[in-house]
Amino acid sequence: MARFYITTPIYYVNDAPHVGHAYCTVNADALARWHRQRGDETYFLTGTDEHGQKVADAAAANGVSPQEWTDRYSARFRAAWDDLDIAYDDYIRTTEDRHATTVQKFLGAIYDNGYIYKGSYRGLYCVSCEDYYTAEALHEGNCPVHGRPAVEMEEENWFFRLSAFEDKLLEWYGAHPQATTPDTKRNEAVAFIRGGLRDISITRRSLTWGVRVPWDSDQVFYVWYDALVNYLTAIGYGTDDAKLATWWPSVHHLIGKEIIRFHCVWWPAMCMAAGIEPPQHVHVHGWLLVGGQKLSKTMAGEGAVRLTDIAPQSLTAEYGVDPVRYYLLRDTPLGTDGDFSLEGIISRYNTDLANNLGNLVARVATVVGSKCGGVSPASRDDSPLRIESAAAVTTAAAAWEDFAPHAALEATWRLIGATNAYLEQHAPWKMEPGPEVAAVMGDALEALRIITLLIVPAMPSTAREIWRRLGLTGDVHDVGWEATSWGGFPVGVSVTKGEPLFPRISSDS
RNA sequence: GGGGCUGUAGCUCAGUGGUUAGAGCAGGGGACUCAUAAUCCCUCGGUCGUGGGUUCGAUCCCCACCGGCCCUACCA
Repeated sequence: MARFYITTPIYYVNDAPHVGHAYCTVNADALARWHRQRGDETYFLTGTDEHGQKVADAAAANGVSPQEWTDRYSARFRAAWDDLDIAYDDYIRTTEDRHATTVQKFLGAIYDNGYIYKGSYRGLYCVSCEDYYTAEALHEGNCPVHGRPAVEMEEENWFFRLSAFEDKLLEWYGAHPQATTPDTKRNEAVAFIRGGLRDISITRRSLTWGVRVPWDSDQVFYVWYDALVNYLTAIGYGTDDAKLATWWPSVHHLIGKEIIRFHCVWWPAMCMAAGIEPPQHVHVHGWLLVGGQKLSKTMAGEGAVRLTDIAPQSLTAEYGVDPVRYYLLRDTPLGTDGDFSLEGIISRYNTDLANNLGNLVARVATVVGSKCGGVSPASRDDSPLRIESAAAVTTAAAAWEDFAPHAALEATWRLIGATNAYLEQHAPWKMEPGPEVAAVMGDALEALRIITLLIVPAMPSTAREIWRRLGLTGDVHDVGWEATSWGGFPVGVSVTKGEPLFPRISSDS
């Protein structure tokens, strides 16, 4: 049996969950759902990143302990994912004991292997940010955030010998060209490595809210180095060798383009240093951008609306969970930047969901009701829709395999379009009840059954509802991908119509 | 400053060194009336960012420029 281990980044608790987080998480969820449907043993991990200075500061400012603070804020991410029907297998919090255990063992192994040394970090430090900046990041010597002069500070830290991995990383990318996709993103990572790697400071002395360095009790690991290790914590590194062997290194990290550096340079190097294989695959997606000021009039507040101001739960409340999932999956290919807009959601909703899919379900149910006694007739083995279905199934499977949910859905909607056209061509509503009507509607029902299976990863609730209306038994989520082959619709089951699945949104609202 | 990406129809995007550059949406016309005024068919629409170069021939390769974006060492 094939295995599929997929991760999202762990989100920093100080952020509110926003559409960007949702984009990544929904895509990971849909990919995981497809692999489960295909019968792969699947493990989908997401979680929250809860250490670091910013968290400690925010907690202090609010008069609570950092733990209380992170309890409260990580719960917001869980609530957002529950709302979006995200079926993760594990939710990791970096403040959990299991994580400290793995971080200490993993970084301990790197230390034992001689890739960590004590050095002093000298840099330009902004007292207000409590953070270091490079000279280039400063504006004429001043902190870009506070505008105050940065001062030169020196701190004794532990360093990771990243510079030792330049050649090894290049060699590895040469041997594993698909380790980072799409190609343009891999080129970016490789170009960065070619430009030369500096050792990096991986611990902090001035901070206590973090994972303690096992060989130096005065320091904690810097938040990024602890964060990346979460992918190993969840699969038992240092605690469960069998589980680790099951899932590593055949992992798929889904990340945004701004953290390529960490996932495609540091992370593989850290794995090499610890003596394990680097992650097999990192897939990099682009950003959702809010183009123009289109949103500002409908979103509360003045001025330009930032993507990070848009709460996923306000979108699902307005448009429904599955439509939001569909929009995120369908509108922007995983790898390029996309435009996010309410107009875009409404357009997808009305065109693809209400007019095409929802209306197809409604008209088929009505005609089966009026011309077939509300009971399913048999489909034909030589139906033209059989060819269309096979094409959609093949294309969708390849697309999901290739981290291209938008293409899988596009293929599915071609089948929906073909089914609508097929009905139009035969006009069964004009015919007298009989074998001819039965054949046409049997074909339409069978196409609809396959369509329902095809939308399972993207729209779990909608798939359940259509399945139920079609009179099919069991949970559609328990039906495997092999059932997408033509001819599986049972004869003689009752088809019911029901309310419109996606009532149109009027354009003036 | 350095590195990377991007600019194709009103909008969102595909695409290939070679006959008339594609899709969806939007626009226009027609058909139909089973269906959520949905659907189906036809159609309008692009000097493929600008200027050079390579080539028998470039939207596609090379160079420069212009515009947009990302990274430059803790933002999906």
